[in-house]
Amino acid sequence: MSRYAPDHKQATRERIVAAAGRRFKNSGVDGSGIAGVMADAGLTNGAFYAHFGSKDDLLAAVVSEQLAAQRDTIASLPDTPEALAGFVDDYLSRAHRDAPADGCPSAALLLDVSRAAEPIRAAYAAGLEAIIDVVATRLDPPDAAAARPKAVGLLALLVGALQLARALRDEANADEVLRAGRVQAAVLLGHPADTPGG
Amino acid sequence: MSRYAPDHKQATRERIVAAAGRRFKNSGVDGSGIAGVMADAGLTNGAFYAHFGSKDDLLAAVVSEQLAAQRDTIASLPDTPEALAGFVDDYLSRAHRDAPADGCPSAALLLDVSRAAEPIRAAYAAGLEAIIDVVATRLDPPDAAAARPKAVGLLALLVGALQLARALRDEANADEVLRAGRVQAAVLLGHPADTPGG
DNA sequence: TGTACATCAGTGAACGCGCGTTCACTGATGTAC
DNA sequence: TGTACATCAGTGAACGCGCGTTCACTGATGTAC
Repeated sequence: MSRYAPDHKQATRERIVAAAGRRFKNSGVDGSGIAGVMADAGLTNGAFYAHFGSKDDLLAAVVSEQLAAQRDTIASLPDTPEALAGFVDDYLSRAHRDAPADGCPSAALLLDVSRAAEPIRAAYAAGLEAIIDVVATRLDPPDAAAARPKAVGLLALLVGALQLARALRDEANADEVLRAGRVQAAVLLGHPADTPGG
Repeated sequence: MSRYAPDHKQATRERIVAAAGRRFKNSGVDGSGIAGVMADAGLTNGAFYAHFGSKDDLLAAVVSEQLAAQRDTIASLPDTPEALAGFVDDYLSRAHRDAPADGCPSAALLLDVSRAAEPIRAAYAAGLEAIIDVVATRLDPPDAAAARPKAVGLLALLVGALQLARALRDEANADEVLRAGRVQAAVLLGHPADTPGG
């Protein structure tokens, strides 16, 4: 027996992964140092290697965990077309645009993942596959045959539009991109475009 | 008079920008060193600061130049719906997926730009605006009113699909993403989806 | 015509800095006997 | 009950390395007079 609660180490690891997720999505993987992540988790840099073998290991954990959480979020939506449309509106909202640290891991980490080592890419591929599945099953039943390509197309549109909106510093331009993305997504989902202002 | 041709320095600068564009798109801005870029341009690291004030200045030049070149490429297409569809097929091709160094700057640099200093973001915003314009004017005339949002939605879809395809190491998955992107783009352009294999 | 100097693109070593990683140590708690 | 030892999460200084940037210098060419 140790002086620590049985789940103490696991809980610390979770704090590190959560802190890293925020930093990586905000500043990029190369722009985030181990020491900063550990400070956010309330620890010092040296403790890192009691939890992870390397920064790459941490990135793999971040990718797996964040994509799984996103999958669970989508899976917990009511199984209606309206719920999926609501998800799209939240995704392409100003709030999401302005808070990458708390947002979609694909939108914030996709290029870092592309350039990363194989285990990280494998973790991403597995996580994305699960998200494609859960989105595809939520599309209109009549579209069952085309559900998968539709889900992939929708995700590509969402990720691209959010990244473009984030790259444009001018609020009017960024809003235009979010709005255009919502309109196209609505077309893709087979709904008449109803486009709220923000 | 100097011993150099009048355009010598300008030509050297262009070589540096071209080399940086390839490195930045391949390895990311943080993953590319000045010394490597200069070596690609046939020079040593010290000469860099005779051409640019900082790495950020170089990035701004890369962004401006690459987006302008992309705009010119699109502008030089015949003004027909078929030509735009052909551009989409080239964009979402295996060749483009597998050669980021020679490809779309938005797909490869968007997240670096988002996190970069204001002058770089401004250069990107101006370059993207020009591309949106030239794409919008090439959409079907009947859609004139909705041309701009359509152009923005198309670009978001292209960028997102290409990035996703690049992040998936499995060839079958990556191909699926490219195919889904082409189908959705065809729907967006108002053409029946004709989907070649690759 | 000859000599001293100006120009200027480029060289290559050096700088300080931040990073990922290592490691000897700490301190609180438990176990052996 | 008391003493020596084991465990283990965490500390914080140190390491080597690569980076962006600086700078004294080179060498080929032109100009001054």
